[in-house]
Amino acid sequence: MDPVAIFKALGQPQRYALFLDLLKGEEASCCAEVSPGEAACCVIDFTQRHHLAQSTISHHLQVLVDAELVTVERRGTYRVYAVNQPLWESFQRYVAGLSPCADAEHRGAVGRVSPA
Amino acid sequence: MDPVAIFKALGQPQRYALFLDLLKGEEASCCAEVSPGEAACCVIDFTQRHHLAQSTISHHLQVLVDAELVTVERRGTYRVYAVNQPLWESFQRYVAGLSPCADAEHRGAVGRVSPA
DNA sequence: CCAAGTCATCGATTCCTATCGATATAGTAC
DNA sequence: GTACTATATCGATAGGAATCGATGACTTGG
Repeated sequence: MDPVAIFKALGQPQRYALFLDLLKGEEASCCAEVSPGEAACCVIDFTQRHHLAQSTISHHLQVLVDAELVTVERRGTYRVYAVNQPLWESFQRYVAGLSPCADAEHRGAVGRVSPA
Repeated sequence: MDPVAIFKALGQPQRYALFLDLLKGEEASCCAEVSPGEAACCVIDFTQRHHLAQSTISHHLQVLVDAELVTVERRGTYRVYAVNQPLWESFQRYVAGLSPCADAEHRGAVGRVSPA
């Protein structure tokens, strides 16, 4: 996991919107290969929901895939994108662990108030 | 809090290194105005620890300040930079809350396995 | 094999950003 | 006020990135 690559991938409004779209999975995909409860989308879904050219969507998705935030899978003529849950959860834990004292979690508190 | 701005600010290796440097606060500042246990730095500290021009350091710090990740404070002729702990913790909670089901935390679990 | 649909890739353009050196600004000390 | 130090700002440059239209690659269905 490369935190900087993940931060960078999410640090672009359109791309972040794509990621949230994928993460929430609230809208159904146009792709019949995607089951209704599945938080997954194909490229066409994004081009319809976001005002971007298909090539731009493709590009942003590639960046998310390169950061390993998102996975791709072929299903017939579609490509189905979905959030890489394990990596995303790792990242969440990583961010949660970024505290002033690296090992704060072992000691249960911050410990960095004034020494007095 | 603007999550995208925060992601973007941290999505640059040098800037992320500055932020971690500041967050960890393991090295002492050259600035006498900064007390030893304080996780704070002045610009000179960064120029000595990272191989970047002073103007570049200044620029990166400004980006971090603009994202509200970092605070500045004048102390004599120095400017003392420190992590904006409240905002950082908000951000940590925000990331932790970014789950497939927006209200997953209310229900204590994911709930998005196969419906079967 | 051909047609249609989905998507990645290419090439071009425009804008953004990281970086530097040089300069300006603002405190402190004398 | 002058000199010094610390830092922001300016101007320039080079590289990166976002976006688009066009094209090519791949899959499925006739």
